[in-house]
Amino acid sequence: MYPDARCALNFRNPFELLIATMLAAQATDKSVNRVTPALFAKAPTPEAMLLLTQEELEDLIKSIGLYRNKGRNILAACRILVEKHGGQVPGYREGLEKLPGVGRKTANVVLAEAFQEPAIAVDTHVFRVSNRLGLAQAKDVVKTEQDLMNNIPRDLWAKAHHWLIFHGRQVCHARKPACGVCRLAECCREYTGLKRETGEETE
DNA sequence: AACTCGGGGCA
DNA sequence: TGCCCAGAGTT
Repeated sequence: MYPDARCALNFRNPFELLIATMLAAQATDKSVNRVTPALFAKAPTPEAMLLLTQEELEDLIKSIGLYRNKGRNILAACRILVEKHGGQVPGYREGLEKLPGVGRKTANVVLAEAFQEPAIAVDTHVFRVSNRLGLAQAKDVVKTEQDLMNNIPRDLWAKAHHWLIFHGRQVCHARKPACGVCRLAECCREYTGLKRETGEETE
């Protein structure tokens, strides 16, 4: 297990988790954590967020990239939270996925971490690594979610999820996986397959 | 399935 | 420089 195998985003409640996860799309957790303290100080609730103009919001988050989409989506999402959910973050999939800027992955993060619902969020790392290892069967993310939930004991979901992400980032890279230092190489479907093809030469 | 949004981190 | 970042929405 990697030393900091826990959620790398900083948050204190479901609302902060939702916003931080929305901001994290195609951005590093580090850059998100850099902007959230100031953001949540000004806008700790959906109601407070709506007091910001889109320009003010964009200014607070622009260092993470994709800030125009994210700013617009966050304000629209907060409007829905206030008007349809009493200012609370809904704890069910349909409510979450109807929020603009919230897709399958972000909804799963909130469901699992804020509401202890059975969900594993499959991002690019989890998808790639679990399919390479053979924990899932490379169809689509929903299939991968189900494979993971079937192949991993529930009390290990969170740890396994974080492990898959960190492993993907640090070892099992998309282009050049560091199979030489991977402790799972010998039982990795991709690695052993490659080894067969190249005639036992892989390092 | 492919494309767009997009500035910053890091080698 | 070039590649990548705990994706989502549209065409």
